[in-house]
Amino acid sequence: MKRLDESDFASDAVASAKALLGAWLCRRLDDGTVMRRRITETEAYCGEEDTACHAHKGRTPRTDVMYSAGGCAYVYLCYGMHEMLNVVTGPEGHPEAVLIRGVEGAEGPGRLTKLLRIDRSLNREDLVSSDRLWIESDGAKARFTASPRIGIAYATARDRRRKWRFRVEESPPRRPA
DNA sequence: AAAGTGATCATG
DNA sequence: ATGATCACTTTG
Repeated sequence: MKRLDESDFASDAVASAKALLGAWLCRRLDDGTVMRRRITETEAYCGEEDTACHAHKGRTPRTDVMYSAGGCAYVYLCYGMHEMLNVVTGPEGHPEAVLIRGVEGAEGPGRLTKLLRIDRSLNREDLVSSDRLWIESDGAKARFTASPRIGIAYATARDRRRKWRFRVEESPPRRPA
C-alpha cells in the first residue's frame, strides 16, 4: 500500500478518475481516529472546454483551486447542505478535477463526506502532504463501468453524453460449489 | 414528487 | 443588494 504523490495526480482527470477506483480515501480526525474507505465511484471534470465543469466560465474565487497543480482537494457546498469532495488533477493552469461520488459503505457524494467528516475546511488541502486527508493505493486496477455524469443538465448535449462517470464493477455473486 | 438549505456569481 | 442556480439527499 503506497500513499499517492504528485506524480499520481499529474495525469488528466479522466485517467485519474479511473485510477482512483479501488484506492483508499483516508481521513484522520482531530482526535486521531483514522478512517479508510475504498473509492467506488468517480466523475471527471475536464477544463474550461467542458461545459459541465465548474471552471467552464473561467477562474473565480471558487474555481481558483481547480487551476492549481494536481494533488489538492477541492471541496464545495452544494444545495446549501452537501459538502462535495474533488481531487484536483493535471498540470497547473488547467482546471481539472475528479469528483469522488462514492466509497464503500457510503454511496453518494454527499454521504461520503458526511461519513468521513469532510467539509470546506479541507478545501485546498494538499493530499500529498496532509495528515488529515490523503489517498493510498496498492496499484491494482479495478474493473469498472463508464456512464454519463449525473446532475449536469446545464451542460451542452455533447458534454452530457460523455461517459465520464466511473464505477467499480460489483464482484460477481459467489455461487455455492 | 418536492422540499430543504445557503454559497456563489452575474446583474443592477 | 437581489435573485437564479445548483456535480444532492431524504421524505412522502
